[in-house]
Amino acid sequence: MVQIEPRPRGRPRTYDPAVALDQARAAFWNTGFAATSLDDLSAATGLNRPSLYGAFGDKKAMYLQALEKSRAEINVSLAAALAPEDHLRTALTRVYEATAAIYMRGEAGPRGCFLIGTAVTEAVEDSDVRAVLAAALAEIDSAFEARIRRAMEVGNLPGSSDAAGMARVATGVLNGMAVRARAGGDLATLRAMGASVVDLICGRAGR
Amino acid sequence: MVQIEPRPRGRPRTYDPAVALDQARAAFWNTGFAATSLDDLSAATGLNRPSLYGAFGDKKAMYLQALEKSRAEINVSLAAALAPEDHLRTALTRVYEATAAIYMRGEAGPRGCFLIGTAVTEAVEDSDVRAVLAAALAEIDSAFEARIRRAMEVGNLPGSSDAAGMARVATGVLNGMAVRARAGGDLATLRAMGASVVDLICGRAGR
DNA sequence: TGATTTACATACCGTCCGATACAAAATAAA
DNA sequence: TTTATTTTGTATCGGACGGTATGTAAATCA
Repeated sequence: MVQIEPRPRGRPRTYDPAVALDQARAAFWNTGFAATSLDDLSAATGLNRPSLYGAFGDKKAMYLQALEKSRAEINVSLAAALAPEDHLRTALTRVYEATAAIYMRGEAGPRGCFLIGTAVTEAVEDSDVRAVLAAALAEIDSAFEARIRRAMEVGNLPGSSDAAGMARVATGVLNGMAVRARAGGDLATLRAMGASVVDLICGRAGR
Repeated sequence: MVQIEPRPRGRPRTYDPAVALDQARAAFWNTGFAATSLDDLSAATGLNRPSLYGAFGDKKAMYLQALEKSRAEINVSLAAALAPEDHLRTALTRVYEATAAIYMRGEAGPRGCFLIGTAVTEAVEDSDVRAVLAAALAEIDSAFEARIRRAMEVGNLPGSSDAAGMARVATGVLNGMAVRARAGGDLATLRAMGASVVDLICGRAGR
């Protein structure tokens, strides 16, 4: 069901706003919100400033849209990785393996998570950014928690009861991996971190 | 053994450089490196710009000195919290309780860890910042690892062997707490995160 | 007291910042 | 065609930025 869009009235755009937002996010991702200038964004997107303003509003609005996009993407990929009805250990391992790979990619060195890498700095004094960050963390927590709870109900996690606590630890290790990626850590370290927390949550034997 | 300092030659300083560095760090802590202007630093320290340059060099040098100071403080307080020969559970709990309290203080809302909250953003494109951040993480890892290994040798952690992995998880949860503090999380959540990872590392029963 | 040394205070430098005014260009509707 | 509408490119706005030159104040040394 592809919507047949009647061509709008005036001069047509020469670019795809979704692509431009991705390119702008890539620029923010490297240098953060404050240190990324409109010239940088213009160069990254190939758009001149008036076009940027027309498409996204001001710099802050552009950044918030990039944050929201990342938040949505995280939710989708996390849900996909946790959905299958296999062992909790398998599901969690899938999450950490995929995340480690994502955090380590980037043309000029690994860049970790966009939210952790750039929004954390702004969050203290900018309540909009703080709200997106808090929402993202809460969503990741609850995705983990629901999956852990499911494993408990199946009897897959004997002797454990604190699903919410384990979920927050799982999220915290994800955050720690994001930090390490930007600090120059290598893929092996990130993967090992994930494997370790999976062992701690699921037990070292294959529960 | 207080050193009797012969008063130096010219006009004496009217400020304490160590205090000024703390005040500058407080400014960076809220808004990050890029968004903190020299006017902000001047206001925070009460020094005018030429004095700032005389004392610390340029803005980047000032920021690096603030980072190094935090790194040193973290090492000292972590070593102190882990040193006592009590149970690993007790030692780790002490670390997380103290850290949660530190992360939540701050006049205009909680600010988390100075390194995580500000250096992570700069680390991708600034190798000096990245080096300090990587060094700090490595030091925290090894402090945790040494303490966990000690507990293993005493037979205090049966069934576990991956001290390095547990240490990185312990550090990761610390990072996650720093993230949450800036995201607006409350003290109870931070403390719960610490308690959960302590349970996972030491076992839920009091080992 | 005078010379020397160091720190403070004012004022300013050129540059880059985020944001916008304006007109040319490109399309649909009339 | 003409008119209306939207996008694009250029050029620029006032202001904030990091950094510094210059002159003055306060101390020690001779």
